[in-house]
Formats: sequence, structure tokens, C-alpha cells
Amino acid sequence: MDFLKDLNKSQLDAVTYNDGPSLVIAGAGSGKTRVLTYKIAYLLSQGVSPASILALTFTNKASREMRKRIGELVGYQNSRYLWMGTFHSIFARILRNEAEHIGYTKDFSIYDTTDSKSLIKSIIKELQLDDKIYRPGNIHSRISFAKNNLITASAYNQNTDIQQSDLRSRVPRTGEIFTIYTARCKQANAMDFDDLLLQTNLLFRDYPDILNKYQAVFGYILVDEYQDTNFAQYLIINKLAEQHERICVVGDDAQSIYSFRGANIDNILKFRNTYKNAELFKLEQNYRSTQNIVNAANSLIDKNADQIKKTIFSEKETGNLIRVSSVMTDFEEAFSVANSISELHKKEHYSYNDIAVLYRTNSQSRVMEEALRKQNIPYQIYGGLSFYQRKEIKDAIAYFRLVANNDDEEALKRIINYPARGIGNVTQDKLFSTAQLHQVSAWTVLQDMLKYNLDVNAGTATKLANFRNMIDVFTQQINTLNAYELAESIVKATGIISNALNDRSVEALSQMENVQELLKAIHEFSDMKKEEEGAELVTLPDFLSEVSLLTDQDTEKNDGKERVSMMTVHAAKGLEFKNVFIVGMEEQLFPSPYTESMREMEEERRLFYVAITRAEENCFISYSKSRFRNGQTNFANPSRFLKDINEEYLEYTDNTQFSPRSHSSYSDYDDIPDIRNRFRKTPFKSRATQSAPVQSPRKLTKISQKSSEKVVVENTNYPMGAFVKHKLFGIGKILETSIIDGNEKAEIDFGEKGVKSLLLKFAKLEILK
DNA sequence: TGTGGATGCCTTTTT
DNA sequence: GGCATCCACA
Repeated sequence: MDFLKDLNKSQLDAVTYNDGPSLVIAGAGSGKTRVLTYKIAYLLSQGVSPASILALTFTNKASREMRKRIGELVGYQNSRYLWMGTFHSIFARILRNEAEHIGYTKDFSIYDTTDSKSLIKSIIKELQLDDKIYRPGNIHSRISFAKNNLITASAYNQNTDIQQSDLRSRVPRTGEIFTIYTARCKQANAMDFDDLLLQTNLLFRDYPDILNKYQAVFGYILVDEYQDTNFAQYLIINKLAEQHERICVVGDDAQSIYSFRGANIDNILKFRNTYKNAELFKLEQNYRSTQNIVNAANSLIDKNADQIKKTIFSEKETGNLIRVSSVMTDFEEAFSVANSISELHKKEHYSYNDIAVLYRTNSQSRVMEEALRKQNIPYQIYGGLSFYQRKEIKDAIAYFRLVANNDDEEALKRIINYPARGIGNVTQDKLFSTAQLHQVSAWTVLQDMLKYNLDVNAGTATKLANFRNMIDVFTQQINTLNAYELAESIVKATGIISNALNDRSVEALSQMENVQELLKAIHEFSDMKKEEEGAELVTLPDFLSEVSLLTDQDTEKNDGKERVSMMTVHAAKGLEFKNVFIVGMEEQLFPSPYTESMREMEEERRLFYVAITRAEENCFISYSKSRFRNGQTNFANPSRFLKDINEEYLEYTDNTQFSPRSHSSYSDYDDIPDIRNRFRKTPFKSRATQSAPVQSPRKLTKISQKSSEKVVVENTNYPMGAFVKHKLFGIGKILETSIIDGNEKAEIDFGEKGVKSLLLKFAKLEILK
């Protein structure tokens, strides 16, 4: 137990207390992962069996990392049998073991968000509802929210509050959709992400024996990132820990940023209400960042009302101030960040690995990418469209899923006519409606088309039968052939690859490479399973059971090349970099324009807190006065959060006119600038010149050249000062009209919606008299 | 039945 | 700019 000497006093206390419930509040950079890994290592060294320790994390990456570190401390032999993984993967495993109790087979499919929405969409269609009103995404989040609060479809339909709320939102038949959705998932032998938690809860509720079994197995329960748990997760942990209460949760309320996914910050804030005898450990020393960074972050988070008070401090050097810079356009921002990165690399000799660019939304990555590429700076984007979300990969996996689980309707839908085999929309509609009529899966209908009176002509019936037989042959091999061989023969036989071969385009080539990459991943997966778990035969279902819960966070380029990391702030949680660039620090972007309540605003502030605290040595923040988004240029003000950081930790560089004044108070949130005030404050002239590309300072010729030629002209149809109405933005006032690249454009002030630059041919403006 | 073009829609964060 | 949908036409 030599290793315990690596810990400071509070870390040591937290690690060695294991007799009852404990809450570890771990400030950013305070060694949270260290406490968790050492605690497990400590338990193992005390003779606790690894198989009796349940350790839950939020990402696969985190759990792999921890397993590795524990292995280094106590040997890999010991760490192998730990129950360690993400909530979703651990409970998927348990559900597969117990599947028959709840009417599933152990090879159930896992529907991802796309599958769920697609199923909801078809139900909406079947009910002949308008998908403009019943928007699949919206309905999905309603259902998801309910499930995360353990409200089943029948409970949903009996709950008058929910009915009222659905009525107010003009989607009163959501409950009905929910009921059908549930039935269809079951019919398809599929669970969605939320089911993995909901069904676990139902299993434990309805089968006390099973609950007892797992209660007995898990003698020690540890939960990482506890601030991000939702009600369903809370309840599972709670039940499992009921008997022995040896539960340790670790988290930081200041880093709770997943409420949109149902995470409930109250779980951590009120942990000690649930466990009255819980010990509280606070880790307050930050080992990661310089004092300036820690102090700046503290002064920011101090503006939040809802939090567990703590005093995070650093004993590292004071360090550089946080540099805040303003630029004119998002292009300029990207180039100036790229320049700074070059300098850090060339002059200060930082590895590219020590640099990260963080942003609020994935769509911001494109400009950055362009700028880095032009400067030949290697980078890797995390998040965004992940490998497993690419079309060709989803297609291939849909085949695998259908082979493993013939009832998987979303998989079937996806590939029944891809590559094209003459089974068109008409036929598909007939197939699916026949299936629904008889309340069976589409596959069941395919097996006996005559019995179900499937109304298709002989030619079509043959095509359907051929398709069915092809899949059938693979299904028969599923438990005898190894994953790689089966996957390879599926890919070959189905023609996904030959389809790509026919067309020699760059896209097709890259699609082929991706499919090859997938096969390689299956191979590697099999090798790993054989090596780590001594499995003799790794089958395709084995692979599928893990792949559906993988995210791109887990696919890391591992070739040892140095790269700048680019990702959303959400994705950066838990990571650290010597140099961090936070870009797009603007109103309407960060905080997100979707922010409505004060609670949500506090979450945005925590998100900014997370961003700043990723930095070890240097933190650079930038904001732009205009940004090209959704096909138009929007003007923007600096984020209110900049004012929340104590000025003494900031250094404003270059052409910043904005100066930090008072802190933003909560009343600011509702403070919508009056339209007339706006006009007075910002005369049209200055705006017009501001948007001219010539204005951009410094050595930004490249971008300037890229910008288009703009000629200001008076447009008689849209005179300056006229009021117009836009479908989305409402009433606005014309500030200026111009021609850019032959397109007529107008700059219009929409008051609270901001100043927009719109192309007249698209904007469909209505002139108001 | 398949395909290409036009059109109209939205656009946060993710296990 | 991306994606789904619609429509005309092969």
C-alpha cells in the first residue's frame, strides 16, 4: 500500500473511508480520478474481491483509463474482473443476462437516437398526425424525459399534469405515441438508450430476487461524475446500495453540464439528505492550473447561486493572465487562433498535443479547421459526426444488427433496399403496414408472406424472398462463425462495397475505406476479447453489444503523431491541456440562445467554468463581432460571462472596445434591449463600415481576399429605414442595402433578434407601410 | 421504381 | 450549408 503516500490529506481520507456512504466533492483539477482509482486499488489491496466492486463512469474512455491506472497500481490480473464501465454498458450487460424475465432475448438491439426518432416519425405518420406539429425530435425528448424519470407509457397516460403540458404544447397525443413506441420497441426486440436505465429499474422493482442477487454481488459501489446522474440512475444506485450502503459518489456540482440529458444536479446537492450518515470529503486543492486560472474560474462560478460552497486554490505559480481578444469576423478569429498556435509551437516549443480549441457548438469547428489546415497545423476533431454515425458504417452495422436480431425494424428499414434491389417505397409500405395490422415484426411477415396476405406481385415477392434468404443464411452462422469472418462475408455478399466500387469518386473511396476500417475494428475487438477475457469465439452479437454504446470519444487516433485537439466544451470535461483556446465567447452562442431559465443560465456558466478549468498554463478567450451562421452573417455582442470574471485576472488584447463593467445580474437575462434604443446606440453608418472586409486589421490578407466585393446601393424596393417583416425574425428595420457578388443583400435590425444580413432573394421580406 | 433537381426546413451540448 | 421531401421524368 505504498501508493497511498502519493495522496494529500483529504484525498487519503476519502480513499480510506469505506465503511458507509460518502460524498467526495472534487473541484476541478483536484485529483478526482486519482481518488477513485486509488480507492479501488486500496480496496483490492485490503482483500476485497474485484468482482464485488461496481464502478460507474460516464464515458468508456474514463473507465478504460481507470482500469489501466488501477492495473498499474495492483496488477492487471486484479483489475480485470472489476465491474467497471459506463452506466449504459454495465446495465446493458445485466439486462442481457436477465433478458428473458422482461420479454426480451439476450441479443436485443440497442436503438440509438436516430433509430428512436425514425421510429417515432413512422408512428406519427401512421397516426396521420402532422409532423410539423408533432416533431419527432420534440416527441422523442418528451418520451425520453419521461423515461428518465421512470414514467412508463401507461403512467404517462394517467398523469394529468403531463396531459396538461402536452395539451399546452399542442401535442396531446404524445402519450398515444409513447404507448405505440414502447410496443414497437419490444416487438423489434430493441431497447433505446433510456430503456437501459428504465428497464433495469423495472427489473429490480418487479424481481426482488434479482435485485437481491446484485445487491449481494456489489459490495462496494463507486460513482464518478455524480453531478451528471439522472433520476433513473440515481434510483438504480440507490437500490443496489440499500443493504450495505457502501457507496461512494464523486463529483463536482460546479461541473454539472448535462441537465439537457436529464441530469439532476440535486442528486449531488442532496446526497446527504438521502444518506444522513454520509461522510463529506472536499478536495479543494487544484493541481492542474495556475493561480490566475483558478482564481478567474472561481470568480466566475461565484456568480452562481446554486452550489456547494468550496474554496478551490492552487499552489502553482501565479501564471499568465487570461487573454481575451476581440475580432471582427469568425474567419479572423480562426486565423488569429491558428497564428497563436503556430507561435506557441514554434517559439515556445509546446507540442501540438498541449493545445486545445474549445467551442460551444460543433458547427464552429469548420472555420477553425480551415484555418488550421491552411497553416499546416495538425489537428483532430473530437465529436461531431462520429465514425459510427457515418452513413456507410450505419448501413453495414444495420446489416449486422438485422442478422443478429431479425426483428430489428429500424435496421431492416435502413437496408431492405440498400443497395437498391427493387424493393421500393410502395412495397415497403405494404410490408410494414401488414406487419402492424397483425402486430408482428416485418420479419415475421417476410417468413410467411402468404399467411399474412402480403399484397405484392410475384416478381416483388421473389425479391423479398431473396433478401430474406440472404439474411437468413448469415443468421444461421451467427453463433458458429467468428465476428470478423461473418462481418466480412456480409459486407461482400450484400454489395455495400461493390456499390462503392462502381463509382470511382472520392466519397465512394472514402466510404470503402471506412467499411474496411470497421472490419479492422471488429478484428481488433475480437483479439482484445480473446486476450483479456480468454474468450474462444467472439461472435458478431458480442461486437454489437458493445459497439452500440461506443461514441467517437472512444475512437482515438493512436499513431503517436502530435495534434491540436478540437472539441466542444462538453466533450472536454475531464481533460486538461497546457494551452486552451475558448472561441466564440459571444451572446447568442455562449450562453446558447436556447437558454431560458435562470437554472439553465447557471448551467451555461458552469459550462464556461469547465472550459476555463481545462487550462493548465494558458487560457485564451476570443469573441467576434460578427459570425457567419446558417447562411447569414450575424452581429454579436461579447458574452455576458466575460463580465463575471474578475477583471484583475484578465488581459484584453488588440481592438477591444468592450470593457468589463459590473457583473451580470440575474435581471440581465430578461433585459431585452428596446428596439429604438438599439437604433440610437448604433448608427447605421458605423455598422456598415464595420462589416466591410477591408477593415480587418493585421496580416489577414488571405481572408480579405477571400471575402467578396460589396457595393452599397440604394434599393428602391427596400429603402433605408423601411420596416419589413420576416417569417422568423419578426419586424425589423432596413439599415443598408448592397450588392455582394451580384446578390442583393440587406442589413436589417430585428431588435432583440439582432442585426441580420440577409440575401433578398431568400429572405421573403414583407414590406410594412 | 429510381434519380436528379428544386425547394423548404432547421440548426446545442451526448450516453 | 446540410438534410429531408417533393416532383418531374426516365
